[in-house]
Amino acid sequence: MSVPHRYAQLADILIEDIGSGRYPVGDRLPTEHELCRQYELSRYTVRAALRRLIDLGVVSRRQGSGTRVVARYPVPRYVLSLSSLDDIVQHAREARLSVRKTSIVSADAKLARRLGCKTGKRWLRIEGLRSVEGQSEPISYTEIFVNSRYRGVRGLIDNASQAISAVIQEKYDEPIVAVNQEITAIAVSGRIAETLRLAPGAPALSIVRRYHDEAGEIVILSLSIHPADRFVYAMNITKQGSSFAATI
Amino acid sequence: MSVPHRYAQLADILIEDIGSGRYPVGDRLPTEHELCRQYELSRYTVRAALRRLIDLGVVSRRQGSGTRVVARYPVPRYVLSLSSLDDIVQHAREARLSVRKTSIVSADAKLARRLGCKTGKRWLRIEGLRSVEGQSEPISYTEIFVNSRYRGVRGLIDNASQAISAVIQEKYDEPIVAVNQEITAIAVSGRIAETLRLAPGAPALSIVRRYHDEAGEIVILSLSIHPADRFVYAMNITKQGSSFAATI
DNA sequence: AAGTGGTCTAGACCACTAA
DNA sequence: TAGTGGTCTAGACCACTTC
Repeated sequence: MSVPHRYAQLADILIEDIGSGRYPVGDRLPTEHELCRQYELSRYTVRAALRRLIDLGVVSRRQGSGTRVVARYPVPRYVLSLSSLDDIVQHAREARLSVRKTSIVSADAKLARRLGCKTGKRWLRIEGLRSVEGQSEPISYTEIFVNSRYRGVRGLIDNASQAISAVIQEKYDEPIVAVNQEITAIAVSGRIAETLRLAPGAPALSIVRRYHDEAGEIVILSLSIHPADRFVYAMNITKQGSSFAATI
Repeated sequence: MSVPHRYAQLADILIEDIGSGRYPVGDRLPTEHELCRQYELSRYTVRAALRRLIDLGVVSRRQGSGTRVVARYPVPRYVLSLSSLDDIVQHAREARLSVRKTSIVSADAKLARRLGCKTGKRWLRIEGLRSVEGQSEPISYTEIFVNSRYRGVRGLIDNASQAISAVIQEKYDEPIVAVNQEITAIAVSGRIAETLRLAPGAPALSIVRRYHDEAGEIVILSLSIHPADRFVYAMNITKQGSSFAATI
């Protein structure tokens, strides 16, 4: 048996107390000073215990204000970790976007709703096909709308091997802090079916991604349509602190 | 201007040194003692700096062994954080699985390949439909294969409001450490189309999830087929350390 | 056995928050 | 202005790795 560390013991006690309702969500935990006194521990040890509670997402702390209980149970955390935006757009590393058309568009009512902006707002619109080398059929039809604030990338994307998001991240000092992604199945028809050389009504994966900056504004919106048999969206999610991540 | 903290300054210096190649990936960083001496800092401050490098994924440390450089650049981390397995199976909280059939099956060649096991291995197979209250059509046809080691859940799942993964997590002391998920578009036909009351060839989202234990064995495999217009798979990914997570 | 990082103490000063 | 958490020092002992 390994020796239980004091900070780990204190953390366990506090987690137990929070779970039992002694410290309800929204209430404050005792101050560091008070915990030092109660459990006869140094401040260092108390802080180490509280750091564990923070890591578990059970409390939040603010200088001058105290330690607040924010969750009753330290839920096991499952994490999909991505090292770059390219990992979200999984294929970006191997697949190349061949641009078919670039234009400045003004948002009509329908587009404005999709992009979360006012009608009339101007966007850089890019339309193209994504392909991987050695495969004759494209893996997706893609439409990308870039916030006109970042229209400076226009000259950089033709024949760029990088994803547009990566170009923007580089040129504008990493503005993207969040990505929202919606995946649905659709039946493809009309012009897009023709472009992808699909029979009308063929099943496809539709992926809409919204890249947000810190203000919550959309930096990029991309819409990809992947024919059913040409694309699989795969992801691995591992439990926080598990060593499984490397092996899966 | 806020005062830069010493540990943050040291962390920046070390990140810079690693990026410049002074400490190549695979090499060791100077010891805590050495860094204390070089920069005239207390060990506490040096350790705070090194903790930052760990959080950034640039170094890893081992007691008795030292601090190893594991990455040249602190890549921006994007994280999809999930508080429970239920968040992976997004609908599990609102949707209920109505079990149509439960049986013990022996894996034939095709099933064995999908499950990553030997042919002949026995699994608990559950077939059902997922529905949400107040909606007449089911949102998915679902097949679930449970490793026979966990067959004890069989009696617990009929009419259970909990997801099967949650039941196993509870009964068997949280064996699941990783989940692999594959999303594709398919055209539905045959028996499944009938069951979902879909026209043959209708587009649908197919989601295959494999829940693994620490040994890498599959605990549960689930296959869900969601008719196109009844289901959207949505996820939010935020940059590590961003405050955006709460607002999106 | 020597050296590493992990834990822990007892102090100190400071920045921030709330009364 | 009192009290909170954040940073920092100078020590100490211990568990672990490497030789």
